[in-house]
Amino acid sequence: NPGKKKSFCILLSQLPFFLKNCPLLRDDQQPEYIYFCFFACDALLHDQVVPEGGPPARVIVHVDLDCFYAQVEMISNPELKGKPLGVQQKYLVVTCNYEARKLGVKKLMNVRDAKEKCPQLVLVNGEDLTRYREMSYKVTELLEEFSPVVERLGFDENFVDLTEMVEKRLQQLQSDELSALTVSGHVYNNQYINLHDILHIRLLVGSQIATEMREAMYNQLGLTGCAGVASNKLLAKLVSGVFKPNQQTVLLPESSQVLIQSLNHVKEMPGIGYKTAKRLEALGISSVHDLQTFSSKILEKELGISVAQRIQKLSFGEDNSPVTPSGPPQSFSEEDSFKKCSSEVEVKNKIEELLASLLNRVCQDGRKPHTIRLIIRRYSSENHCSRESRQCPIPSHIIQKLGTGNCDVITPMVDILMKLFRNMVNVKMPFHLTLLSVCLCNLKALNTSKKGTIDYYLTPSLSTTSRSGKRSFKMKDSHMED
DNA sequence: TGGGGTTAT
DNA sequence: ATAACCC
Repeated sequence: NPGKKKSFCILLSQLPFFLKNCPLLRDDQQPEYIYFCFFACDALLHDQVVPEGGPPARVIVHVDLDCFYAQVEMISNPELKGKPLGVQQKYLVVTCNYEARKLGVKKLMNVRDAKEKCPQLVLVNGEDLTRYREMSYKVTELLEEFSPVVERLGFDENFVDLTEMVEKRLQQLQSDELSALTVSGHVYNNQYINLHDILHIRLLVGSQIATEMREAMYNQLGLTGCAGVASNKLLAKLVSGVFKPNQQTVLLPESSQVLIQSLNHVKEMPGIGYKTAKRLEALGISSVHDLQTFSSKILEKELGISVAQRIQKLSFGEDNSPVTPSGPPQSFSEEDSFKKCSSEVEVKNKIEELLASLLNRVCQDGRKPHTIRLIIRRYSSENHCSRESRQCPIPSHIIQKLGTGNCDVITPMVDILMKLFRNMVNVKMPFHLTLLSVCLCNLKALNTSKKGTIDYYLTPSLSTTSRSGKRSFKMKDSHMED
């Protein structure tokens, strides 16, 4: 490949090192190595295997709870354990336990189809996410005790960067303990472990921490889940699903090409969604190998340089995106979907309900939202998923009342939402909505946003009586930093 | 397809 | 404000 001449030189110079450390090359094995080396070439050309220089290899764990909503329901009501259980939202079974899966129930299955497949199926309503959300944050907090760098993905998945923790454990290890180091859980591809390879050693320690995490989740919260340990988020996530309920798998670097080649379609790659998969299909790209070998220049022209470079790296199993600590949520929202909503009175009633729940949540959080948004979905045969929204700042006199009596703020906030609504929908014309959602975002800690600015000293309500009163109240039960 | 979330443009 | 992504 003329364009890659320089990279190829690097490959050749590093090949002896690579082969010497290759666990598959034992004396009693010889003929199949050419096949293995082709995988190695791909990886080296794309700078994945960098023994010297560059950032240190990371150890990442992806933790994925088994059928999370169903588990929470079985904890709430232990009589449900052992029975086929589905969690219902509107007319969908959004998830179900493994008893139900054995009997043919799938995620996001129509309730009618599910009942037909499995007449004994027990259904519980899961439209109120409160208990799921609370349990979800308990899991994240538990993982944060191991290492503070925890990134949430949805309610039931977390990434943790274990690199530092692994380094600390290795420093405290005695040399005789090192030779007795073992993996915890499965090794992907049943790969041979080389205890002379520092990357293997670090991932093994990662697998032991993953087991401790899963044990803590079970002992303290009663939850089971899977874990995947690898050198980046993409690979950790892909490998966590290999052995499925309540098991874990570690990926050693030499098997990363096998793992990504095991995907049947680019759509299965996290980061390549519905739209990008469609555009790739139009270019004739359907397999991971298609994407690996497709012209970078053409891909950049078709998808833009940012998306093109990112997904082509993903196709080689490369993902340098950091584990970004999620911290507290950036937004609170509540939504409701329905067959039809076509009058202003109905809209107002739905909005009041959504807002009441939101104000309770925001009150518990302690921070204050400075922006409010209304989202709608209009009825239409095509483009069912498209939504429209309008947002505006929340007036400061409302923000100040937020923590206390929600009754005072609900009326003015509904008024604001109705103005946003009439800005989107011409109420003099017939309309047909299928979803309403209210979102509170732009969250700030207490009302100190202007502290230290000119505005702070020029706003009487902030710099004098109101502020000190608010402070003393807030100090009692808030979790805010000082 | 539900009821949520995030970041990038 | 929308569009993409994730669960």
